Amino acid sequence: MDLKWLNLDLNISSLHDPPAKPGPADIERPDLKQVKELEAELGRVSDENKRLKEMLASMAANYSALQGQMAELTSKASDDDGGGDASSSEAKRKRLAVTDSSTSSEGEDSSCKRVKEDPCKPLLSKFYVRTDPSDSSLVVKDGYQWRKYGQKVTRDNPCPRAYFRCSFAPSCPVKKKVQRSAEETSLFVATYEGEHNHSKPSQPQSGRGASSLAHERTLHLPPPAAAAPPVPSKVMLEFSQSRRMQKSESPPEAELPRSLVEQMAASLTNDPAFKDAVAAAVSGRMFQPPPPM
DNA sequence: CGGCTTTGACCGGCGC
DNA sequence: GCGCCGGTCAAAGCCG
Repeated sequence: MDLKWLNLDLNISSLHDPPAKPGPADIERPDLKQVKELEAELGRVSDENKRLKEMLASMAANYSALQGQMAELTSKASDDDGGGDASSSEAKRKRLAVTDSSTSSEGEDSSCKRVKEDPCKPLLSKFYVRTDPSDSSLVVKDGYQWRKYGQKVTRDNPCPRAYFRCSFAPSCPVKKKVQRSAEETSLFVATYEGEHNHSKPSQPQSGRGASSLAHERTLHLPPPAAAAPPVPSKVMLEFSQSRRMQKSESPPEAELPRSLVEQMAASLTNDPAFKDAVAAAVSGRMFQPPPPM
């Protein structure tokens, strides 16, 4: 898992700040003082690392607990589903939409109407892609060739949703839906359906049919692994990162982004590979010289 | 000229 | 049965 793209500033910014002004004196008698400073730094970073590990562990524990509660609730709901509270159709829709983002992992979702489709339903995965809010195109570059076959304005989002098919291989069953997030206009929500039955085109398309490529610069997403959609955690991280960066500039928008971020964090903690990667990135960062500023 | 995007029409599923 | 809604089709026009 390549996390190079990720600006992993997990509160270890102290690494980047030189502890004292690099005056000429420091340069001339570096050894003992430098060693002590480095040792102190190392201690601080070790503490930080420990704290981060604990955070990850508790996040994972919380997630497991929540998952248990969720399973309990859904099994209860399936019991009384036949009768009363049908809530609103809107709420139902939203509930269905939530299941989209967690694709295959739920087996206990038997109360859901999607169940009927599930057995033959191709894999669904949802990604958040940061882009320029002023960009009106709905192009998400992920290394594959897509052909747009439709666009629609949906009820819950004033921004149009674009429908794409993989045009690299005519028999490729993969479809993609791209829609700007209603809450965060700088975000695209890309939903991939199915899996590519071919490898990723080695060269981005050029020449004819490349008219849409002009828009693809807006994407800030690393290319996905061959024959697979982008790794969700990358995009989701980028999403949460974008939230963090905007915090200082704009008033906090409380409702959905926060829940989204929580949902994303929860799904991340479910991924042991991600935990390893974060741990590796954090510890690796400690022993690297700070990047030039 | 061939492949692309655009966009209105059409279709099927679902809730009331 | 009707209306709403999301997804798809297909004709027309655009572009390299």
